[in-house]
Amino acid sequence: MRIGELAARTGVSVRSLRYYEEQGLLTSSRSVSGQRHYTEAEVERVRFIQRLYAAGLSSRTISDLLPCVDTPSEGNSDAALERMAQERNRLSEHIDELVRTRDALDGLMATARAHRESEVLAHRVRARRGSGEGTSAPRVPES
Amino acid sequence: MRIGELAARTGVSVRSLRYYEEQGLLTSSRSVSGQRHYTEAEVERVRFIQRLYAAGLSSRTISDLLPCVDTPSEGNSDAALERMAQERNRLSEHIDELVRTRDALDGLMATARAHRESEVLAHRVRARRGSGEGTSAPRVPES
DNA sequence: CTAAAACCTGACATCAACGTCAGAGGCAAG
DNA sequence: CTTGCCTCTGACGTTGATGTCAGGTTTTAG
Repeated sequence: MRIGELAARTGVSVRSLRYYEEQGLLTSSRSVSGQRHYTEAEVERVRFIQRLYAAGLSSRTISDLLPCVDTPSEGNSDAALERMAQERNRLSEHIDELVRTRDALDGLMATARAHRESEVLAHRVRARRGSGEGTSAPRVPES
Repeated sequence: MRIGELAARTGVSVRSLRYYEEQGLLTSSRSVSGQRHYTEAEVERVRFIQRLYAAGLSSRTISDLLPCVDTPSEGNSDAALERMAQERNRLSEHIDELVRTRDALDGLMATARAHRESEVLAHRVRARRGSGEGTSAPRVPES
């Protein structure tokens, strides 16, 4: 397939695909007229690249690791394996931090809800003193 | 405290602190001569801002949410609560994606290790045919 | 054949979160 | 008062991934 189709199928812009090639993350066979052609395998590869980007890896780091993906031979696998382990740990730490931040957000939301509830109750008290019920349980969805 | 101390205690550069104020994420009382002064509370606030940044939120988004942190009143809490829930979900999806990426990295590492092991075994076979044992089980640590 | 659509290279633009520098003023200690 | 350190504003530089545009070639549809 040509670059437009790859872009459409991966959701990545044509510009980015060319940039990936420029950075050595992606290769293409060229037709005689110089147009890039890709195989099905490149679809998955581009998606993986995107996920590594989303994981916070730089293109430099990705290009360090991707050869290891292509040809898991002994030449690269020794040094690159350590590099991968290192990046994996960074990623793991990052995940932990994000989870803690999510927990903090949950805490804030709970506080905000509590404030809202208390105000709603105050309104109701002002409206009619001592209402029996009529309001369904204040469903506070969990994590 | 003045800005230098806040920077030292949070590990954030002086430049960044001024930038935060410029973006409306942080406020300071000014001395007559115009110097910024902060209280202890700002230390925690800066750390929280950092974590939101690390969670991938933009300064714009953070400034949308932080008022809700400051004054959890009904004025902001209604719209901002939805915003927070939305960001929380984005964060959650992001975390899931990172976990999947980490799993993918684990898979790659396992593959690389397998290749290395097989080569090591090949070497040993070439060295002496039919060794009984002596190699402990090829420990492939799990996620 | 011809026009539209897709592609090429190369270059400059953008955006966010900073770094860095210049020039000027504030503040405590000697 | 001077020396040294901290702070101020304002402006320009940086980096990485990408947008965008120009000017030209190739492919495709009619």
